[in-house]
Amino acid sequence: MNEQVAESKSTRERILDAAMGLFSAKGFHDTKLDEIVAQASVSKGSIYFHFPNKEKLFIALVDQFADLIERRAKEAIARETDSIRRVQAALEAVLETFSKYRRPAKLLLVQAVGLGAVFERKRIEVNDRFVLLIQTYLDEAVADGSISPVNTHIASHAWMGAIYNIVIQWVHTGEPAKDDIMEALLPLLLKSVGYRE
Amino acid sequence: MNEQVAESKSTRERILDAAMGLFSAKGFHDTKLDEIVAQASVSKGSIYFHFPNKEKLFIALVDQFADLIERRAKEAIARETDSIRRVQAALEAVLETFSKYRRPAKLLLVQAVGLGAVFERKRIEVNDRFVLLIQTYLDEAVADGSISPVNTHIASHAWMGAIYNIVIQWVHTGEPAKDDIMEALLPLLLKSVGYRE
DNA sequence: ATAAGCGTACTGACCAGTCAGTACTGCGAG
DNA sequence: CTCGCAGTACTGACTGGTCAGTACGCTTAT
Repeated sequence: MNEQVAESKSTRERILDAAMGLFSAKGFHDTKLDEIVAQASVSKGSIYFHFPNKEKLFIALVDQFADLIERRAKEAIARETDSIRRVQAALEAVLETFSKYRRPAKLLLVQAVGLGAVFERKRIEVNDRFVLLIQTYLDEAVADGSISPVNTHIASHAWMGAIYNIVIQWVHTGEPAKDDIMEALLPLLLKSVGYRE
Repeated sequence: MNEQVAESKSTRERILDAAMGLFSAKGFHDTKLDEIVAQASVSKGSIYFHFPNKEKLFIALVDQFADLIERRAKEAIARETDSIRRVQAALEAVLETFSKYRRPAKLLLVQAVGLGAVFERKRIEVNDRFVLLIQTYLDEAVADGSISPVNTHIASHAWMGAIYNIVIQWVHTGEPAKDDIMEALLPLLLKSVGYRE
């Protein structure tokens, strides 16, 4: 059994929490390891005990959140059977998760961009995971005739971009409110592939 | 009059060219000033004569390209009178310009993100300029009834995001081809606001 | 002369990563 | 039971390479 019963979080978690807060607010380069040390109340050596280097610590946070979103999307899809409703459910789940976790959203969509080749690959990998998920069910919807035949590859990339940009905007300003996003963005995306409700 | 008649480009331009090549390929932090020095065949002192620091050099490139895109979009709009055709023309112009200038596109859409507060503001400012441009003519189109009444604020942000993500994808992989983008993306965006051609 | 334009050698702050050492826990042998 | 040993988690002072920015000097044109 795992110990530290009434204790606070494990060292590893405290590091991840502090790193999430700082990375998402100030970005990778502007966050110094010593700041994470101070924020997490751990020692520098401790960070290097749990993570091989600063880069991998950052990537661990990205992966953690990307996994969460994908899980939520797949759960939502599993609850539906109709192809177009699956697409809709996946979109809702993704938006829901982004809006529920503002800091991780900023980390993934803003701070993980433009950091050089290694991070680039990771960012593209994550993006492609979501795009492929959407495209699969868009293709299904085209096949069963619920939407018009469109270039689903471009459509799914466009959708993710649309979602990203709205969420980025929201992450920065708090506007538009989550409900407005849902109400306006979902119909917009569905209409873009010729779906009439 | 400016000299160096049959000579190659001015020092300032050589610096900007080299910086564009390196920044767009490797990002801000991974590009060393000494690399720009070597690439441009100028001296470090020369760079600091023309630009106050590395940051401002980068920003100069961003501004230069953002200005170009906005100019092209406004020219395209001026050529049309019908509101929906203006929107369409602006979109085409933006896509056209991105696809014509691949390196600047990567600089603006990838490398200028996640660099901390100063760059963040610049990136948002540029994004908002385009969004506002689109929104103005979307509002016009709604007003004269050529498209259905939608949340044009969210629509224009979504559009820019869609364009960004497709262009980013293209910048990295070269796919999809420019023509495919035009053919698939433009109708998709127009359909999203309820426009029937 | 004098200043704009450019070159070169240098500086020093910064910070990711290291490493020798501490504290504590569990375990098998005598 | 207890002593030696080993493994795990953690500490924090220190280092060394890196690189943006600077000092200063030499040209050439006016």
